[in-house]
Amino acid sequence: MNDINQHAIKQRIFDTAVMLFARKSYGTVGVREIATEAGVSISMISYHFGGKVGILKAVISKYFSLFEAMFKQAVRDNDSFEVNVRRFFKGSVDLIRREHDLSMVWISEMNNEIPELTELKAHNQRQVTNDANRLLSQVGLDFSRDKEIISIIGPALIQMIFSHFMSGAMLEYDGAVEFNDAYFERYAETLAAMCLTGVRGAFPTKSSTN
Amino acid sequence: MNDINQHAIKQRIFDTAVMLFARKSYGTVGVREIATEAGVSISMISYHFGGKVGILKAVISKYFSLFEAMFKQAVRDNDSFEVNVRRFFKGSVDLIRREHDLSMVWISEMNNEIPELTELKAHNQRQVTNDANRLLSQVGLDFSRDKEIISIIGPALIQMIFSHFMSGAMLEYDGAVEFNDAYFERYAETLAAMCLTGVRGAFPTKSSTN
DNA sequence: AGTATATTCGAACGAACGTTCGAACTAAGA
DNA sequence: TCTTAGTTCGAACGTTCGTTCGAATATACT
Repeated sequence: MNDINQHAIKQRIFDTAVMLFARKSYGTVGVREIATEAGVSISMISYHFGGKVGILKAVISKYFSLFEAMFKQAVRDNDSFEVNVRRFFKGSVDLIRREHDLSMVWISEMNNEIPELTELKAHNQRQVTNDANRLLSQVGLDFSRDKEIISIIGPALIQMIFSHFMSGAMLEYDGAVEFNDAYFERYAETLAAMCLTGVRGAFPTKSSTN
Repeated sequence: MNDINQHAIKQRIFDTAVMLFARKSYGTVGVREIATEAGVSISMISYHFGGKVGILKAVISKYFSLFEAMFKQAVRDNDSFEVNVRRFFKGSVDLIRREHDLSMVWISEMNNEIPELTELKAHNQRQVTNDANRLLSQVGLDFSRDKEIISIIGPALIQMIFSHFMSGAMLEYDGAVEFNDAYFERYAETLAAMCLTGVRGAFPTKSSTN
């Protein structure tokens, strides 16, 4: 039972912290709030994570590894660019939905200056750049030659995917649209279409819908 | 001289806070750090802004009014969708460059739960939604009928524009690309093209460049 | 000159911060 | 059974947090 418990405590701290960080940001959440919410003692945070910032390190690392796994699964050299783009958008959206708080913390804290995290983030970012390069090479873009255009398109893709989740508050104030599985199917497809053929390709024209 | 000074102090607090918030996030910056950096007493923050959160309110309000002004100037009913989209991207990029720290704080803190800011943010977000609606109505989208698709495309446009500035750390680790006026010209144009015709339209094909 | 109003500062407030430490407790091995 | 290593807790550490307050200064009006 101790094995279960010791993992349970560390996990409970992690989960609670991720939830609070996502909602209120890393800087405005204190260790007492995390510990109380998780139902453990404050000292457990330093014990299991070496300190508050250790939780954030774990968050960044975990999201990054999940993203890498998703990307490897979604983008395959044998498939066409169109297929890969659609699968990448779909896989990314699924990942964000599945690990919503984790994803939010990652995207939110990625650009904050926290000394203890700079090396970790630099490594992750280089890897993501390589991923983007692999995908974009399918449309004839080469990283060494077209570094500029890739450095524009790559981040744009990432931010597009996160757009719904970054603007959550804006979209939820009226309940006219329900955010269910079907919505996110369309969400991923719409963004992929917008990426592939532009905004006009992202929705059926009025006359062709009948 | 008192008029100049009293405005100077309030302005200096504002500018310094915006810089620090942009770099390290609102939650991790303390009033003492702001006051010291601005060369004024800590009590001046409560005096001029009613408290630390008052600075953030001022930031949100100011960025919002600048965005509104830019949008009204960029998107004109008499011009085509293509022209408006290009001018919107260009205007947005210019605004972010001109008020970089302000923009970063806005986009970063927009989704954090800070009770004192909820009303203000809700109001701003509704307005931005209306703006997006005005632009997208030019391609036959109607807010009341196509609420779902607009709620997808609108935020996606915003996030695309911010993408470079949100991924700053990722892009700056090698100095191969210089971020000067010419770069941001291409940046705005590339994103606009990607929005209008898809990622393939965002760069000249290899054969047609000669 | 004298009074009122508005700024600014430094000191101090109580509260909250992240971390550390000793004691209590558990489980496993000698 | 005794020892050892690993967990957990609550108390306390010293620091920093955002705010308040009285005194000092400057400005404007009488």
